[in-house]
Amino acid sequence: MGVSLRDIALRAGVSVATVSNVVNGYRPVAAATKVRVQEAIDEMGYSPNLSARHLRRGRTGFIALAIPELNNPYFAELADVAIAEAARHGYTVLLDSTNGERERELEVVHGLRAQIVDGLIFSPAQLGPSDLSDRRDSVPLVLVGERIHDVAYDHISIDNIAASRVAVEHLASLGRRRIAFVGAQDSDRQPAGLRLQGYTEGVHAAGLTVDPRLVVRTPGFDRADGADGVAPLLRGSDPPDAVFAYNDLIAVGVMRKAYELGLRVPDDLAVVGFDDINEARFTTPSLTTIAPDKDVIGKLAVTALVSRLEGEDNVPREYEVPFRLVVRESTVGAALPEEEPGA
Amino acid sequence: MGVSLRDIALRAGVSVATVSNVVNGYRPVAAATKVRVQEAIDEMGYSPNLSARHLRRGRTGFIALAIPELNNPYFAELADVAIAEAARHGYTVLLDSTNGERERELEVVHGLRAQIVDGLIFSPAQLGPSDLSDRRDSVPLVLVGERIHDVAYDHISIDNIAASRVAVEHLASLGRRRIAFVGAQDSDRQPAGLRLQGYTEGVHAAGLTVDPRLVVRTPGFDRADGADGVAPLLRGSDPPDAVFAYNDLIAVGVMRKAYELGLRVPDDLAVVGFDDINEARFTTPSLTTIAPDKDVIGKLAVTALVSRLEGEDNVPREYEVPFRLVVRESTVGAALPEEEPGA
DNA sequence: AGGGCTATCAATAACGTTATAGATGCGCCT
DNA sequence: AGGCGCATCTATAACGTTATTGATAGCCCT
Repeated sequence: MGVSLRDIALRAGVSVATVSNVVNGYRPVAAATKVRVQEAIDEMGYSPNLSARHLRRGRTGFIALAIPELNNPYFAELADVAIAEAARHGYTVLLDSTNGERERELEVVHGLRAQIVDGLIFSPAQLGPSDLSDRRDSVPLVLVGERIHDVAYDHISIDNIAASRVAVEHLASLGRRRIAFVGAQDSDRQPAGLRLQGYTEGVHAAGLTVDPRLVVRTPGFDRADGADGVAPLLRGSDPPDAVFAYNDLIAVGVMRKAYELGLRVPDDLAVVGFDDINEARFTTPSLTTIAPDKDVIGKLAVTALVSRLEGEDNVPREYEVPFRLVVRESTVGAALPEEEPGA
Repeated sequence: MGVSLRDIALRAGVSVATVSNVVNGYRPVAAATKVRVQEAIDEMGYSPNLSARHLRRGRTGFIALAIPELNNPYFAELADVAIAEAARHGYTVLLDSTNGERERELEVVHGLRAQIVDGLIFSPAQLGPSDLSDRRDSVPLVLVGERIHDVAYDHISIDNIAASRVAVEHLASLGRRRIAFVGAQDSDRQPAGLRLQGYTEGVHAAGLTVDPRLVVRTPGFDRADGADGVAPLLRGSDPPDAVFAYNDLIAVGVMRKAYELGLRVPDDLAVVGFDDINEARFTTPSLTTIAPDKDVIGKLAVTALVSRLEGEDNVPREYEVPFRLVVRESTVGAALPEEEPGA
């Protein structure tokens, strides 16, 4: 193996304890010996064996970040923020993709990585409160992107219902009357259920009624799901004049399908997404969407977990992160200031 | 802490060594005791302490994957493949974002994670052969997405020059005469330099000459860089009739800027990208692009590293992964079969 | 001058695992 | 009967680190 504390100690003529103290600064070391040890370290190219350190310290400095999939830009962008923030706190992130599968999510929550991480940040796609209640507390858990009530964990969330309502009201305020929702799920699991509920509330608030034929369930949340899901609606008689999509990827698929069918966005079909992924600014037309503050979400998730790991406080907290409606061309057409403040 | 081997040993009335053998199957254990030990494990909920295991074994089962940034869908998609493939081999991936900064890349290559990973997969954006030659070999290294000659490491690459040439020849074959390249870099570092070279060769092969004003350098490789970079060209006199972009993100930015300026793609401006990110299939118009086989690249990178870690063979290998030109609407307009085989 | 305090360092016991060497019992062969 | 091999298991020494305890020397104070 490589150079160990013991090698440095021999070289510098001190004990391993002293070398350790020089490395960690845990206890004071005389300036002269500190220099001598440091020289030995530099000459021999020592760096501490992390496995040994982790074993001895009882903590690893790893935290797991479990997300549905990296292929979804929203989660990739979120992971990017979280990884950077974790590094600022001296932690290293282990990514786990659940593929949005219930089975994999259960594994993650019940300690798939329990023996190697100090804590877990989890963005659920399928799991509800009941799945979390029987968790034997292996490592501290922070929930993200999701409002799960009555569960004794920290969670970072936005108000999915309110945000969805704002999106639909925006469409209604533009005179749209047949507003579809694309991206519902078979189960009313979170958060798809919440956005559907917000959609319903928004439709009612606009004095309209929900036409069940305008609520489209999709197998997944990708662009192809949006395109395939909306196609029958657009081809059918009595098509919608607006779509609120579960997320931006589905919205992109919807716009793509509209384009293929010769429909103009927003003239024939207005589209609103959810997430404000980078891509949304550059689609043609650019995409009106709900923008959760990803930067805040990612940082908050990490800091909440870190303070849970390092603090003494033990009471679970809820953090509600604000969102904005970012109005772009897919609802109001071109020639408008790029962004305007929302709710 | 949690339950240890010792706890299980006491409960089952055997030695820790026997429990270890039951867990690892390293040495045979009598069926009866094996059952007894397994019961104790199940009852007490034991799982091995990985830090201790890593320390004792001298390997961690971690591999680092260093990429420029997760925000770039190409790398997110590649990481997704690599993570899954690594898991299949019993390895866990640690992601490191270099932001394409030379300094960070040097850190990665010279052992930032050396004390915790068994091996390293590195996708360079700035580093060249000379930066790698003075590497004191801490952990095995596999290079990805890049053809660096005369360096004693495995590398997985596609022929960037040939691919770029194919892209340009495709544009030329459609009658385009003023073909721009967007996404050149100040330094002729890899791989931007290679694609620029392929562009040059392609232009010459078509019997045209390279107009330096049509070669646009950009500060980065994102959508905004493409939009900002191409804007002066499109607004100027004697604009290009085609763009070959360094990557798909830049191509998307170019198409966006064309849209803003009222230019039609492909009629006024044909666009070819590079990477074939998922997004490219759903832009309006959809994006013609060079498609490296990401699936093969990601899997090959992992298997190459794993066989280097576990095999005895020690001779560095080159793997050249094929690419295809995927022709879509951004060069030939609508109503064409979605994909056709390329080079 | 002696006792106590501070500053500095050393010795060493863990942390939980795996690998090596050795112990035990049993059957079988000569 | 005695010894040998096999199957099974135990005892224990590492792996490299950190935290605890203890030792030593120098200094100040009464």
